[in-house]
Amino acid sequence: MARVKNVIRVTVGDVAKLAGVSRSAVSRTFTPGAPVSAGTRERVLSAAKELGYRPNALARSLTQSHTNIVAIVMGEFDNPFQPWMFDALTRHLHRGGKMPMLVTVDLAGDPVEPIYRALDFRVDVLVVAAGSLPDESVAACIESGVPVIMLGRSVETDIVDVVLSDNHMAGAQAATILINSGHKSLAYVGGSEGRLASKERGEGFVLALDNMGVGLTQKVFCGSYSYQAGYEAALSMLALDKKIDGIFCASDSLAFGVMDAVRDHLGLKIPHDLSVIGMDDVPMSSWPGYGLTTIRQPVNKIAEFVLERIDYWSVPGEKQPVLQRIPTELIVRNSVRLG
Amino acid sequence: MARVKNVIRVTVGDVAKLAGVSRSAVSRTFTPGAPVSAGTRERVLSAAKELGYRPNALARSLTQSHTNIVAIVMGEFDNPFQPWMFDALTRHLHRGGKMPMLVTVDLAGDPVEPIYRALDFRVDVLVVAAGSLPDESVAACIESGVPVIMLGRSVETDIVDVVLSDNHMAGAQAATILINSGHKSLAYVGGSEGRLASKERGEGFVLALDNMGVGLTQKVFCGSYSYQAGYEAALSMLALDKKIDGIFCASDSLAFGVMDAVRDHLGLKIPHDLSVIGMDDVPMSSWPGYGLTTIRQPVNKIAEFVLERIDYWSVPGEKQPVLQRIPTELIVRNSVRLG
DNA sequence: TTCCTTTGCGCAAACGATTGCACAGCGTCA
DNA sequence: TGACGCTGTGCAATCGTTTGCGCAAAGGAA
Repeated sequence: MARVKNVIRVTVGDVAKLAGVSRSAVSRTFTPGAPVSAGTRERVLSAAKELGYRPNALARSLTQSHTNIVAIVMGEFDNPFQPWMFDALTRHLHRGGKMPMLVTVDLAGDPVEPIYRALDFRVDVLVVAAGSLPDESVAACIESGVPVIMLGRSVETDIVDVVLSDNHMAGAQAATILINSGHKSLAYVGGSEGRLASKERGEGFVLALDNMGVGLTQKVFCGSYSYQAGYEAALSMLALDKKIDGIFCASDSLAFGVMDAVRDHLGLKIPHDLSVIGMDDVPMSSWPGYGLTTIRQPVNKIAEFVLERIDYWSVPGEKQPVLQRIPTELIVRNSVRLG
Repeated sequence: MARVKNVIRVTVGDVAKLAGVSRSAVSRTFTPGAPVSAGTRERVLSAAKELGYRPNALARSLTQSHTNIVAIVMGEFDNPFQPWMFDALTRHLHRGGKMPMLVTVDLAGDPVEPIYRALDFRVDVLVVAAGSLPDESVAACIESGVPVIMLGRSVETDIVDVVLSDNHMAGAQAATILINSGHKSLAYVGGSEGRLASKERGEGFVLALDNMGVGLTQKVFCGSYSYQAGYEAALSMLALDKKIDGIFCASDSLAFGVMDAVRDHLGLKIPHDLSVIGMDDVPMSSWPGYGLTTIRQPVNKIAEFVLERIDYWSVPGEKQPVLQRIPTELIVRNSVRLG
């Protein structure tokens, strides 16, 4: 059965005619705070309801200085943390009355074109999951002239907001629990050496160990946060040095890789022979198969803060970017031998 | 240092002035197929480049009958398959010149309001991840008057496109490999009984078994596709009947739950004592810790087809919705005992 | 009654594009 | 030379809103 959808779009004009008022009056009833008498407001509202009228957001955006569209710029979903963060973000945006428009940068494709295409829609803000993005894409965002909120990567300029987890704190939390539970020989598995998050987590870890008078036995950066990378890192580290009894990983997926390598390939018991700590607290960490003790990145707090900053940038005036660190939280499960 | 971003928006008018032509000429140079002489085109392009002009997509959408915005309507990310599918979808949309606008329906919040908010932007199409959505949300989409492409759930009306994996085929593929490799007592772990996908996968499985003269030992619907559900289902099934030697699960996450329950809690070996087959082929399936043999839902094929349908609906005329099944593919790993 | 202040409403001009229509220029053909 | 067709171009209307401004009506104060 062929069937054609045929929606006649109802406009301010239609509502105005039915309510017997001017288009301005209609517009004003839908603008909070605008002066309308109770009488007209009521007639307008009932006319609008009868016709099923809703203001055209495109037309509205044309006259106003904002669109309520927020672009989310991301790279590949190569880490389970990303969809997790992403989900929290979109939910908060909705709550704040914003519409998220998604820009996925394809590593194989043009790193800037999709960003320009989003800017064509006059998005209010660019929220940039900077960690997973090529430098060119990040640069394009910064130069766009639109407020930028950067997630998880610090950046050389001082004109954009940066929000990231308190990575030093995270490293310290991992060090503390490992030392307090009597571990002797510790290692760190980072992601990409060039990336701030991996670097800071390692620094925080080492610094805290130092303060407790312990040295770091081994450190490895594997270039990505992937499971595979963790798997391989664990094998090569333990081949080099068998007495390592605690490993802090810069992401949960690295940690999963480490755990599987150590259990399946080397036949060690976790946490009896070796303790593993991850970072992120993705849902999978709580699966009994892993039961990963980890440092949680508080995605909801981060998303909340992003929303605050969006509101901040949305009012005109002299503006001041911030760099905000969100405290992390130790989540204790079963991958660390206690006491 | 306070710093204000101050972007003067450049418009057709500015470009026209600089190039010494009318606004129409500028517009036409940016409209493929419109009549412009080589000379003016060149002058316009160079003026545009000098000013950094790009057409305002909002203004353009106002006059045209389409916006190039595609809404993606989703529920919770409660299944790792969803971000996976979602990622493929957005990439294909970008390739097709569409911008994805994300609508996440919060189970705790209003099931329709976010959808209306997206419609306010006059999105061209609603792509609906129907499986994870409340019925009211789905209904609102269907009644919106905008073309709808429904993913993974069939629906009572015949005015929307439906695209789903060939679930019967998937069930048959699972049955075939299990029987051919000599399994005797088989069980099926479904998600939500009311949901088409779970139902069909089970039917396909049972039907294929029937054809091979084998009966189904047990069947369970756990109400969701989650890891937890799989974990519990496995325990209760095996408590009831210890000789089950093959389980087909309606999703990979169910399968992970089953595997962990069976290995960690019951101490069985996979695939030696019990074979497990999943469905989806999420990236995690290939992790050595699981090595799950599974039925792949071809997300790229699905996304490709969605894009085709979007293009189909975008040209005006008498339209015919379709129901399309995408063939699935058996991915052999190590969770099924062969031969 | 007169004057002044509110309050609410409508007119018309934006916002930044696209596009139907008319027309100028120019070459071609009879 | 005149008629005809083709190309390109510009004018002006249009898309669906918002909003500054002027003004009428109403109400209060003197």
